[in-house]
Amino acid sequence: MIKITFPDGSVREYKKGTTAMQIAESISPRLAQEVLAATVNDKVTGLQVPIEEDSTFKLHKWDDREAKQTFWHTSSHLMAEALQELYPGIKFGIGPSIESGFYYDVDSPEPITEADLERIEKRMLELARTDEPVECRSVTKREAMDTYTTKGDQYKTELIGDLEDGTITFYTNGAFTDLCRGPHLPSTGAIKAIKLTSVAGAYWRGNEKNKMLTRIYGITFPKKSMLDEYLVMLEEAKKRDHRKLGKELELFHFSQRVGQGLPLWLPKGAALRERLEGFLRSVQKEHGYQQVITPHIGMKDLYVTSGHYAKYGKDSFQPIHTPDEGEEFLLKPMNCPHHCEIYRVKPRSYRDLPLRFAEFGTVYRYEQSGELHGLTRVRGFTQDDAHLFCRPDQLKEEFKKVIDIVLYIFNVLKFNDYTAQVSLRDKVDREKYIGTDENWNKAESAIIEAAAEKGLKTIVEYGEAAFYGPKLDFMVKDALGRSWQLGTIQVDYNLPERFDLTYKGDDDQLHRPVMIHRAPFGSLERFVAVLLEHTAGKFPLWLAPDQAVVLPISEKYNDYAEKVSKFLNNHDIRTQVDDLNEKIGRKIRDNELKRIPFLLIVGEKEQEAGEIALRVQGEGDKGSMTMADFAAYVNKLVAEELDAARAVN
RNA sequence: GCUGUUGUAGCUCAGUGGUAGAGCACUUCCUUGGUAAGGAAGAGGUCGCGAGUUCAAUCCUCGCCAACAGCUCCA
Repeated sequence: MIKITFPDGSVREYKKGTTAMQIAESISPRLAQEVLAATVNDKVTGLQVPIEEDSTFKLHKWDDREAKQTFWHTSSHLMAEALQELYPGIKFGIGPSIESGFYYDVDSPEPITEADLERIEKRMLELARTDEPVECRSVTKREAMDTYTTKGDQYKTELIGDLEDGTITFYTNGAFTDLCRGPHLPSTGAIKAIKLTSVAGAYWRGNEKNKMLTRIYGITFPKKSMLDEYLVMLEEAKKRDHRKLGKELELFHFSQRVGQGLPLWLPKGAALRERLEGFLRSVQKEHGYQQVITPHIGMKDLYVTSGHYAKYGKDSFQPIHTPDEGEEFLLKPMNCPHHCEIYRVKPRSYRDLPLRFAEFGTVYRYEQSGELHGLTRVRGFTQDDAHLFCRPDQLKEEFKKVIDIVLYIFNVLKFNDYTAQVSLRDKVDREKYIGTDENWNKAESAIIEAAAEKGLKTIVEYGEAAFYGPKLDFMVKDALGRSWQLGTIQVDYNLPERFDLTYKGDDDQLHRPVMIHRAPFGSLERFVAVLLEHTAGKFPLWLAPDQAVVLPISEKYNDYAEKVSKFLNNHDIRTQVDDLNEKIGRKIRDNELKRIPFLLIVGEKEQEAGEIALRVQGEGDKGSMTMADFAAYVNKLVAEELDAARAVN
């Protein structure tokens, strides 16, 4: 007998070899119908797998991540079964579940396009209706290898080559058997709604030197209605796409004539961006930063010294030559080398440190054309950059202060769902990095400790460090769930050495400062993009390019509207007049769609009383008040928005 | 950069082997209207760019450019 411990602490006994499904049924046959996966001793498992030892045990229904992952993983096998039937000779790479759905990478003898997805879906549904059991079988490495070598399947044999004998399992649904760790649903019948979403290329094993396989993405649900809901949700998310909103709200534009990935900021976008810059500038001033300004180009040698040229030279805009070809300059791809030169302007004392040089520095990087994406990935962008030069004993404190700034800014802008990622070296591929192990270890532990002392919940990613040092990155998701790095804080022992930066210590000796690179927004471009998607264009009041618009009932009141607008602008409220020759209903509609926070309607009544009739975006009519009262009200709201965030921090 | 899809008016899109259409936006006129689209008229396009096939190409073929999805990359 084996003892099974449930989450509520209760313990029951079962025969050895009892499956998770049987346990679910023993608790309640009705419950068992909804259960999709189980966690046994902290490992997610299929319901059909026998349990051989005492275990802690938890069942998962649809809402659990574990259940969805199992469901989608089985769905990918179901798709493979259909593909195997429809495309004889097809070979399979890997087919995992992902955050929303699943994919399978295949090498098909004939091309598979979006047009084929419907018939694959159809076949999947037919197969699912037969409710085939999914069976698990342990095999030896030899047996596994033989199965695929006879088929001439280079992909699966390569995968098996990396596995340990004794840990290998095959899963079978219908005519399809796959090398797979599981877990899976007990049978395919639970899959009731299927949508194959897209086809794309993907390199085998994620290496661009390998063959490109066809990746088919899909998502499935236990109910048709859930699929419909999902598709509606996707449509809604697309409406929040910053590229769409940027166009609708006239914030930015890309011109083919200017060039790929080179955004033009339109007046409203520029206004928004300037407010963000002004806000950060004032926060940084409070924290002892000094603004500096550096040019957009620098001698190639500058980047050879920094090490950036060796690493990224070939992926940069190519050098600009002087007319006599005597000298080469690069468009500035980062600001750090310039700031290092500012440090070198004069001898520094330990008393001067930390020094904090900040700049809204525009940089240019020749990103791969396929990588460009709205404002989130561009070829010319402005970093809210700063470089801090400190003594080694100041490093941790300085780092923690930067974390404070980042968190404060995220708070003000209500980015609560960020992930803090500690980006460390790749443990294996040391070639990618410069500098000594000793310095790397110091830098990495400084970040880990500072984050821990700040109580930040972090995830650790290896191989995500910059080539000169580890990072603490703040990742935020866009409307469609794609993750973007916004804020970043990096520790660097390398550039100070490469630029031979020194300070005189209290021992009268020269010492090496440590450098912190940091950018709370990351770049203004990407930050505005993510902000747009988070707010759906309804910016916080203090940030909105236009805060209020005055709508005269008819042209007779245009003069009064101008007067109101002037009054409010004099009271720091960004106000326009909509004097279009249209009915009031029309003007309300236009300006609601522009996401203007306050609509101020003025007609005969208001003109006589010196008032405005207030309408709040998305909330409708709020009645009348005097101009002065409205101005006071708005100014109070703006102040509260900023104070509230400060208080939370 | 790679694989695939797309490219028609400022925007959103329809359409055809015989050189183009809608709605919105724009201009003018009428209207002066009280809380999410008032009416009429007008103007606007080398159908992404370049070649090829054809009597004839916006439509078919090829190349390039750009956008989109994914992969790879991201100082």
